[in-house]
Amino acid sequence: MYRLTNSFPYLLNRVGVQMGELFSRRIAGYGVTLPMYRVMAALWETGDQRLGDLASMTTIEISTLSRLVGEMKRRGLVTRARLKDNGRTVAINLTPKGRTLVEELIPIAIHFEEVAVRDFPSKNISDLKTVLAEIYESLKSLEPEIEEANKARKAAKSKG
Amino acid sequence: MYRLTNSFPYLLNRVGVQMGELFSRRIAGYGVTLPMYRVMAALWETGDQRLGDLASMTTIEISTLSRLVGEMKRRGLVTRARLKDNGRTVAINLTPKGRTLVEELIPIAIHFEEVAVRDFPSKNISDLKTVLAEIYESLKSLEPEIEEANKARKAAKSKG
DNA sequence: TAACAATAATTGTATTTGCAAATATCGGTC
DNA sequence: GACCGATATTTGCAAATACAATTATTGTTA
Repeated sequence: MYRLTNSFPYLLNRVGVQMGELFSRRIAGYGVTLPMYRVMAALWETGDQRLGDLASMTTIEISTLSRLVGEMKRRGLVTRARLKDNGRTVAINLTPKGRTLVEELIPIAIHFEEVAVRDFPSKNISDLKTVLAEIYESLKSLEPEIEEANKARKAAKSKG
Repeated sequence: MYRLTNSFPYLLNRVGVQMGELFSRRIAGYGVTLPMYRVMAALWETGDQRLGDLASMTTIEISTLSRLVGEMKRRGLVTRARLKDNGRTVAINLTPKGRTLVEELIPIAIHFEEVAVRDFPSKNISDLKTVLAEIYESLKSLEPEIEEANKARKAAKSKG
């Protein structure tokens, strides 16, 4: 018998939402939101990113990210500039202020992660991470059937 | 060296967002959103819920859920009625229409889950689910230190 | 039983989000 | 080198979301 509360997406989402919510509250005093932290941490790991790359790295929708980066620029946390050799794209980077801030926040993130997983052997956790990364990859195989199913449904509907 | 892209919350969130996005697209043709599906699946598993319980079961913020349930009632998917013996609380249930619909959607959800995890031995997956459930529990221990940290920060600030 | 605190849900309002359309630039081709 | 499709980002706009304040009911106690 199917139970939502034993399904993988449910268990996943619940932990994700809760961790996000707790971390948000923890860093609120620094004047940054969770999406801002994600952007800064992504840039700290791999700077000089284009908007699209940053979007796929953070799984933030691109128009949302465009506005978010605008706000972060306004606050002096990041820079954004059109490239000279390719005017379509922008280069996004941390400012010194942004770097200082994210380097304050990363230890907090590390602590959160440690607390969350401290009851499990580190082997299990690294396995878990591997599984999560591979599941993400295997989701790609669902894409084509989504379009097909929608097409089939549409056709059936117009037929009656 | 810390890397966002190897952190547990990142890997988790990325899979969660992506699964949600794909499933949303898959069920869009049925005229329901992902949050609506979650509510219906939760009610299918455990009907006759109060709003607050439904909120914690689905990890949807309560005011958001209040409006969502209103919309679902309007669409004839759920019922919502004040209790006779306790007028503060409401009882939320699936209508026959809602039940029929969610029973169409659940097989799709099951299929998605199967595809996502089919490269892994089922033992690993059930371990993974256990770990996710336990991590969720252990997050509770972070609550008190969040308040403390914020209080400490505030105090330090007002002092100079 | 009147007064007040606690609980449950809803609503006001401002912010965030995402789709679709618009804008800007590049790369190729005739 | 003008034109056209492809790529990258931004913006218009409507819907979704969350926090705070409000409403409604219940439980407690003096």
